[in-house]
Amino acid sequence: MARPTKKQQQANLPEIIKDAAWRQISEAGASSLSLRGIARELGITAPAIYNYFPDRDALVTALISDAYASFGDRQLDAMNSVPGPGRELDRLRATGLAYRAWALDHPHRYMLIFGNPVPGYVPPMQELMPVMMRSISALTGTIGELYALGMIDPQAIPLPQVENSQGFCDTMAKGDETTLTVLSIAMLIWSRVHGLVSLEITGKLPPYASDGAALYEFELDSVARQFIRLPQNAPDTAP
Amino acid sequence: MARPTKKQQQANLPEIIKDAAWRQISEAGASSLSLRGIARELGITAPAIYNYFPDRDALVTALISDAYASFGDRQLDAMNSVPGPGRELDRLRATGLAYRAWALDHPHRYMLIFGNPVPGYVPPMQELMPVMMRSISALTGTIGELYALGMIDPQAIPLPQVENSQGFCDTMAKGDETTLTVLSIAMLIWSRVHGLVSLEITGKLPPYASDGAALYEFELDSVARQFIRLPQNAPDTAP
DNA sequence: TTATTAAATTTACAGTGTAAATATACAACG
DNA sequence: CGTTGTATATTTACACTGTAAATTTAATAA
Repeated sequence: MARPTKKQQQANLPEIIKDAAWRQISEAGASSLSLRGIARELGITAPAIYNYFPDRDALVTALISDAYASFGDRQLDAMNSVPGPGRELDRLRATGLAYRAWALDHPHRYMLIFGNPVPGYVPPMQELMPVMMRSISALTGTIGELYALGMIDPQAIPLPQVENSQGFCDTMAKGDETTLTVLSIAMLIWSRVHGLVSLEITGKLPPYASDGAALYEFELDSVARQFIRLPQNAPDTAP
Repeated sequence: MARPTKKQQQANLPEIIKDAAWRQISEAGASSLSLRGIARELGITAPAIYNYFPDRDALVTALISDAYASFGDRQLDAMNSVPGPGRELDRLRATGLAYRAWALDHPHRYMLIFGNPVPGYVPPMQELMPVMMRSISALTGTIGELYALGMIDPQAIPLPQVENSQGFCDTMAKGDETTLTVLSIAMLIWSRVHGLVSLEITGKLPPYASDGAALYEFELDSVARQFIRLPQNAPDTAP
């Protein structure tokens, strides 16, 4: 008997498949994701999934895309939770706190995006670029605001070489030095929160096990101290 | 025919197996490491490997242990390359530069240690603890020297809760606040270099592709600026 | 020489992703 | 209504993985 009767033919099967995949990832880790396991859970045979995803990598890419969307939502929510002018610093801190909060809420999604957890899978950057750019737009946007207000400490920040950016910032930073500076600072900040959060999530920061929050907030303060200066209304009057 | 004649019975077969594993990892990535693949390369059947490693995880653990040793060697070499008193800051920077240099030389070993690349494998911390502690001893040692010289900026650094340290610092930091501070700073510094290096190695810092060095040295300077102060010989004379 | 041990073999099993051929339910058209 | 077409599943099959068990042989010790 091929193709059973439409007993309860769930309309949006791709979503159901992804849900099962997430459940499986949450329980057994992202690396032991199995098409057959998903099929088993859904009472379906494995090759049936191939009608919705050409291969396992396509499913993983769809999961990553969704994870980026979820991550980006939280980042933008955090940014929008501190609206209005004059509160740019609080806005930056809110996105910083939201970064760790989302990672702790969804450690497997975090590792799926920013880690290397799926064997032999290389993410198709070109396909993921839009949702990836959106997810960091909260950070780059807020940094951009601070820069426009003259609140970025004018250090000699190394700028990226645009010719090397493999389609990464073709749209957002073509030669514009301001944008490049903003992007550079965002990268430096990102690498710092990523360093701490990824170590915490993978349990490689043992002594702090239950109090990574204190260390993380210390790091956020340190980030602000490094890059931010208070706006100087009359910079020329200084000696 | 079982067990072929001792034609060229390489004495140290475990080492040869590990070499083949490294070669395979370098070519196809750590996630696609295969006992059968190793056996094929060595002209041997797969179960033969079980005489030297009880299972695949044991082989991975051995690889990780060796990687830690190699990493620790480079860290200690860097530390020892700037000997003598009065050069503690240069010593710190040397270990920092050696960190990235080793990671770029052995990206797969780096990801094997500090990443999550092998499906379903969880490292046996207890077994790896000694070689792991040794590998970070260059950093903690130098930080300790700077601390003893009063060159550590006395910030309110969050301390780890020893009761949470799952055997991590049982020997090195039992309640001693000085040691805990040093360990804390080492963790913060580690998370920063790890953040930058892991992003660079996994190609997630696209715009800087060929010039991660500049960004990294900027970060090292920033680290030093945050934690280090020049020694004050007469601190009480200040107003 | 004989017995023992160590190291490799063959065989087998359960699991994986995926390609190919096949069968059926459903929708549209004559 | 009957026929056809297509989407969606199934079954079957293949190559691959790690690993357990039994077996066979080379090297060593008694």
